[in-house]
Amino acid sequence: MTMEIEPNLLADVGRRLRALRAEQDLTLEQLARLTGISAPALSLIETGKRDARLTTLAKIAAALRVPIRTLLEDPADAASTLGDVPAEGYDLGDYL
Amino acid sequence: MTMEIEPNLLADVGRRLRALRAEQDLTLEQLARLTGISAPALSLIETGKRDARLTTLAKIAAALRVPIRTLLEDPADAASTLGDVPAEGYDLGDYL
DNA sequence: TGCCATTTTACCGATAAAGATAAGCTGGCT
DNA sequence: AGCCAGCTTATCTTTATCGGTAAAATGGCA
Repeated sequence: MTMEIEPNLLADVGRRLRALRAEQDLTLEQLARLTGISAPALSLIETGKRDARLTTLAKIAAALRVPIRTLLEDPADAASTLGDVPAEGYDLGDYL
Repeated sequence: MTMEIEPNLLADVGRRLRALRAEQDLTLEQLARLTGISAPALSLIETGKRDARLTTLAKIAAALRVPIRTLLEDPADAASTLGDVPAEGYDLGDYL
């Protein structure tokens, strides 16, 4: 099996991003001003259509006041996980 | 102080990346073959000179068999940032 | 000292991100 | 129905990533 970067990663990040923005009742325009990233660019990222750079994600995370990790993680732990990160035994086979 | 986001974000990610690669005794060439990312590109990322895209980081993390978030934050840092500290700047109050 | 693996740096071309702007949707109002 | 805030999509330009290749450091070892 070769590698096709899973098409879910960008969509997943976008979904979390949109959820976080909704939690804080921010519009794309407001987030655009906070981050310096244009609203269309934010829209593309949130809809999983753009492969953003690391510093771009960092700007967004900073504006939303969450650690960058929050955008990449999955379920509920985004805000409630203490220090789980088992550090081992990960089978992220489907993350690539 | 403008809104510069963590100027050493890229350097930090690169440092962790290099440490992880060293742990597995991989050369840049070997990691390049595993990821499909050229060795020069990997070198730039590891030395903090390149702002990699999310899927690029995902490929590297997958090849090293670690979750992407390990590249982004130290475990200690991750444990401390759970409720989010405002920390600095970024007052969105003005825009709301 | 030289040799060799590894890494860094520099150039090139193709692809894509990101800002700006504008145009098209979508849904919720009165 | 119209209006409008919010989001999406499109186009354009500038800039950067990324792979490839090749050339310079860098480091180790005999």
